Amino acid sequence: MMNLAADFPTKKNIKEISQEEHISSKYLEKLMGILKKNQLVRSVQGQGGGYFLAKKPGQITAGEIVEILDGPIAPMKCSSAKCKMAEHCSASSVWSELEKEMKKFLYKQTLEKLIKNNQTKKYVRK
Amino acid sequence: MMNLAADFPTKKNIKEISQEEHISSKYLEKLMGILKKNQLVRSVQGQGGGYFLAKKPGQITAGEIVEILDGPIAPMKCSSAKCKMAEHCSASSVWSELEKEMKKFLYKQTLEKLIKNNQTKKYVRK
DNA sequence: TTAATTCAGACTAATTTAGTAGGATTTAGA
DNA sequence: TCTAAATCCTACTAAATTAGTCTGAATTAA
Repeated sequence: MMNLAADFPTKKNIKEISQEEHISSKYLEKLMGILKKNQLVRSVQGQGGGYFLAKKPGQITAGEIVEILDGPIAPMKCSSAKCKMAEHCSASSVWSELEKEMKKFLYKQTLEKLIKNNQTKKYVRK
Repeated sequence: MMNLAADFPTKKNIKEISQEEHISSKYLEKLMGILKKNQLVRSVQGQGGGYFLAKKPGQITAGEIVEILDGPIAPMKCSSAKCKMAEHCSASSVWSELEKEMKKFLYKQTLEKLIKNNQTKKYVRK
């Protein structure tokens, strides 16, 4: 029988990630489950198993991750949902404009870029 | 005795504003109290009293109002506060950059601009 | 068969938020 | 001086959200 777990060398298991990221492993399990359901990561079950990215880091953005884990990117609940007050709400245009800005920014931030930034950070500090 | 209430012709009382803005007068009272404490509005007490802006509409920004009524402008709690995780958190730079963008945008939106936009909105619709 | 792992979903506890309640204080005008 | 109309003050409540736990089932390599 083939060894599924050995086929994806970049995979990491919950234990490893939870230690690196200082998150409780139980909570991380939950989050990874959500990411998997939304096809941002894939996984191998069983002994030697773990998780790995489902796409290249350059093709995964902060925007996607946020919307999957936190729900809609929006400064206010009313900014994206069609708010029934919008007609006589003087603020609604501010919120919807701000929402656009936030999305624009977050969908520009790829994991690849983030990794690079973080490497620079470490380099500068040392 | 002079009539304080008559000195500020642009003032409006809670009842009027709450009807225009479709907010309960009790809740609005609370909000106006906060705005007053933070010197965005001033008020005249007693019969015939009400609220009025403490500065010109061009000098009041959405950013100020939001920070006064909602607290710090931030996409995450950790973005402005010095998060102890920041050192090994790969996301922290994303949040702090996004926070900057949000502030930049909101502090550009003056009430004067908002009023103009809203007039245009009405004009276009009719 | 066993140990290491993901998977699933119900549950909990803390915090935040929107909004209310009740009454005290201030002031214009009759 | 009295009354009504207004702001002011502050404690309370209820609902929603969020971060995180608990328990145990299913899967797989060795």
